[in-house]
Amino acid sequence: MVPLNEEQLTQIRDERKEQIVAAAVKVFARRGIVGTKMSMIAAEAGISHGLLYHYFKSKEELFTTLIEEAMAESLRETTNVNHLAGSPLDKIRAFTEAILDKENMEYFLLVHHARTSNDVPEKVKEIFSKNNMNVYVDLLKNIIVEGQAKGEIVAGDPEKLIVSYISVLSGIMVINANDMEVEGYRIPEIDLLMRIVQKVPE
Amino acid sequence: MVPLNEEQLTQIRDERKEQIVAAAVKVFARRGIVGTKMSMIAAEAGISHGLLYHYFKSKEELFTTLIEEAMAESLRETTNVNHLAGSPLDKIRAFTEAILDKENMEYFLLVHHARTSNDVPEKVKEIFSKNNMNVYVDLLKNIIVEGQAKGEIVAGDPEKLIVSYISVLSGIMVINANDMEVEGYRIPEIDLLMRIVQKVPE
Amino acid sequence: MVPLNEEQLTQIRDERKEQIVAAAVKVFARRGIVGTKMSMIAAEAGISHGLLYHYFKSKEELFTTLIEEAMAESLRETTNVNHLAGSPLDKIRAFTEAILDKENMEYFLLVHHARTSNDVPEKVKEIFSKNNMNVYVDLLKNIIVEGQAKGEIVAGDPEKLIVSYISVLSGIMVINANDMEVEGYRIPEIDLLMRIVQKVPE
Amino acid sequence: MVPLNEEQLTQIRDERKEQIVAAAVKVFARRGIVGTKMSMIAAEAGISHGLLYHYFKSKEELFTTLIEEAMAESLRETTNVNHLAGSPLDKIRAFTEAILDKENMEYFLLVHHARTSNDVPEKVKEIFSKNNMNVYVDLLKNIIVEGQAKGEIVAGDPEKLIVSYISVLSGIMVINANDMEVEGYRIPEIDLLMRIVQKVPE
DNA sequence: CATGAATGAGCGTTCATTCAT
DNA sequence: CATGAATGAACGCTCATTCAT
Repeated sequence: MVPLNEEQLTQIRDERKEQIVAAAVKVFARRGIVGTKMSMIAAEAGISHGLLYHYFKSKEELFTTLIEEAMAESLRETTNVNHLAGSPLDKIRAFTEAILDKENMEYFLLVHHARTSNDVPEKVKEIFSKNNMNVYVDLLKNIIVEGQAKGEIVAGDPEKLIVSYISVLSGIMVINANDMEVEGYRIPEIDLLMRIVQKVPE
Repeated sequence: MVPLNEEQLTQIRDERKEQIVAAAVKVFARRGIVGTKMSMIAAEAGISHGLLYHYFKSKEELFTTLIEEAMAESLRETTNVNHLAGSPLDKIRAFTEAILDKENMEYFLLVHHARTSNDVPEKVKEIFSKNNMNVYVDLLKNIIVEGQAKGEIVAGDPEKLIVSYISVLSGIMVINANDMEVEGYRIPEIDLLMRIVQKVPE
Repeated sequence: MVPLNEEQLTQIRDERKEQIVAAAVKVFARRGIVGTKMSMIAAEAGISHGLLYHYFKSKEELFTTLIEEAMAESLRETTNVNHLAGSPLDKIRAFTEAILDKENMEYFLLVHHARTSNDVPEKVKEIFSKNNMNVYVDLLKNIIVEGQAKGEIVAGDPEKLIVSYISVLSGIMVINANDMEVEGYRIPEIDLLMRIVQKVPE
Repeated sequence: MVPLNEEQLTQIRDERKEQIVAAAVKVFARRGIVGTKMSMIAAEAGISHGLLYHYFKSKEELFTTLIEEAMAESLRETTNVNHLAGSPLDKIRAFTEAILDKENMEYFLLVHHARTSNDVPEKVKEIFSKNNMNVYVDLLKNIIVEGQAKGEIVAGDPEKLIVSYISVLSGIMVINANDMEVEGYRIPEIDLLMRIVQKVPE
């Protein structure tokens, strides 16, 4: 006979919001911004479409939230690489493994759609124009330079090398990110990719 | 006002159709299936949207036509590689160069959308389920095997190697295929990519 | 935490109900039936929107209640005029003053919306079809007739005169009942309006 | 076998647009901005709702167009009064007659809704903030002043008098503007209203 | 062959109403 | 009695498709 207390409400809200976000990531990743209908997200989350609007005031806001979270998470992960133990090459390998984790696919597709689509919310465009690849380059440059000094990593402009490598990894993720049973592309083995940066001892 | 004869009409039809196809490729590549409006294609082709329906029965049919043409063209190009002169490594390099040609980006995006989207026409799904990567693998396997025999190309399962390499190249193309104004990914230099397959002389 | 007794509960109910009615009048008057959202009333009353439904079964019922109260009140006021002291013209003046009171604006707007809107509850339509202007006419006719006999009020069909005068006053109220910040209409001075009914001594 | 020529198209477009505007005025006047559904306008105009959007890009734009036309028309009519022949009092009477014309009711309701509703398009708010009553006052002031000089019109601040009179007339129109068969308000006879401004010879 | 007016299915979003707590 | 999470009908608007000219 008494309304739910603040704590319970907060818990319900957090759960629902998480539930929606998870559903939205899944659907947006697979179908893109335009291809995703709010009803699909609602269905995926197992709620009514009306309820979506209690938690996110629009499709735009929902997508923007997702991107913000994704960007933050990716930054966090990249930052982690620097704190790993081991040689520069070990770090690159760890970074590669972390990126190529299948768990990350939805994230990559999300960002790919956000970068690619013309129907992206204005706010997301801003995020990308401010928060470009440079952040990652800066985070990883030291590793490359150090690796080059040690003779573990091929010579050449470190920034070019990083961007190229990230491009390869991102491409791999995006290209493989669908569960089509159809025989298609494949995620290359890490050793194979590492050859791009790894210096071969003469 | 003499009525056009059969031949002239056919010519007009063919020209128009080509015009529409070119416009459609451009728009579909950039905006995906759902993101592309028939009116955009009409505008890009410089014709009325009504006219589109004289040449293509529906958006689905138009997209399907595009994919069929693209698949055929890609097969044609891949076949060409085998007829090139030079060492296996030279052929791989030529193949790489041919693929990374910016001219091909629209094609890669098109195929990416076709593979990725859930809103793809049934017929396109069939095309992909029949016409999978194996064709390319078969076309390029000989080159790899020969290269391995010559010690130019790294050891290992040739098919895995091919699929991985094509995945890398395709990923690169898809990931780079948008507005280059924004600082972002980059197409790696060919030498850098070739390291994936190239055997380093000991 | 002793449970409230019957009497206290009734009191709470009555207070709440009054609180809601006051809020509803305010919002409905300013925004009309369709323009008023239940959430606005709840916010204005400082309660949750869920609670509204403990006191009023629906938006329709709430609005209907408001109209019923307003009609009763207006009848009460009009009746009062007859009991005033003074000449017929004094009574008309008092009536005019009472009506043009700014306090009454919400009432007039409410009735205006109820009369005007097509989305009005069926029950309200009934109220208007039964309880029409005749009641007021009957209440005021004597005053007019008496005034005409005394030469204070212009000659002519008393009923026509009353309805016309009430129309003018009502129109004035409705037209002036919004944001006065904007330079716009104005409530005329009473003397000016009285000229409509007042006979000028020759 | 040939597309319609420019002239025919223009004619169709003009007819349709007129048809829509007429329907929209009717519905908006009767039901207000929020109460009017685009489907109602479409039904009233006898077209599909989709077609509305070929001619007006939104409900807002449609409403704004209506208001702009109404304001222009009202200004035109008011201006006309000054060019009439006759005494100042004749002019006022002509003005009164013109306003009280039943044809104008929809216009008055439209403006009333535009002035009253909180959901009015921003552009309409601007129109009202710029184009306030002063225009009309200025147009009619001379008539009043002249009439006062001639002893035809009561003494007093001419502007107050005009605004009051316009308020009365507008109120009358708004209050009477529904075809409810229910006995209700009535449009007063003109002589009765004219007494507000008319000076009685002593 | 070519045009654009016209239609209607479908999507994003709002809001009255219900109900578990 | 009181709260706010949850639902779904309904509305504004878009766009693929049709068809008269």
